[in-house]
Amino acid sequence: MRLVTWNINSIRLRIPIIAKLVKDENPDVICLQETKVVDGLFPVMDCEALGYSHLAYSGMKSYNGVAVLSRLPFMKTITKEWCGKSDCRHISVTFESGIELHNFYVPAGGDVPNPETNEKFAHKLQFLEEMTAWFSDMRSKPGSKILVGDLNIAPLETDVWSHKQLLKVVSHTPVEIEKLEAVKESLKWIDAIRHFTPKKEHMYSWWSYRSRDWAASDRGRRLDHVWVTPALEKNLKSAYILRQARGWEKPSDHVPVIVNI
DNA sequence: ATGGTCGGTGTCCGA
Repeated sequence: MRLVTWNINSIRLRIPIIAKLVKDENPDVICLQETKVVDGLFPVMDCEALGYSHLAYSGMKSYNGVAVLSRLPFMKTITKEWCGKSDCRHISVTFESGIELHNFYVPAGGDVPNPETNEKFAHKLQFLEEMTAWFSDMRSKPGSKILVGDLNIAPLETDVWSHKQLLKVVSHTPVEIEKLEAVKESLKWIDAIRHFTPKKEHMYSWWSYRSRDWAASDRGRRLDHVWVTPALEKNLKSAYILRQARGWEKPSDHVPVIVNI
């Protein structure tokens, strides 16, 4: 299975570059975040035309939204509420093989890394705590699971362009990294990208739009992740980040993360 | 320390 996760920043605007991804990388499953479209307006015909007839999506007007585009059939779809909100940040499907795929869009967390004064940051921390609790409840039978998505956290020093300069910037603060590590510990998740790329190597999946030349300044962060449970570790064949997609026509600010399992 | 740019929708908000 060739699997992609990509924060697409409006699916309706990005059909041409999704088509390019399909042509270049031939994925079996595409997980998207920030689709920014209500379910009734989801571009079903476009997805089918690209070869993805098995679709699962949970979207709302204007914000958030997640989707799974698949060539492989799946048996069931679950969308769960987090932090008491129906804000379309999670969808999961179970394939015929029994593999469970969880697609997340973790709250970005606003600008100020203080949960006392910034309710968006408090929301982000609470969301991560709920993820930990939810997966911890599955510890008795972890099985084969894949967790993907825009987790909005760059955990390692080499997951950001400057560890020192980003220590107080939301996405790389110690408090949220600690919460993300707790999620990772819940089912002993394995980071597929770091399974193949040494920790000393800088890796990014997002570059701000607010840059004159994203490639030259290269001030990126690795916010998008693919994790697998230990049962799937031996099935990991390769994992890489499609950096060049940041330079495609009308790009998302995130690029696809691709895993062969 | 500041402001820079996108997208969806709107005369701004969230990223």
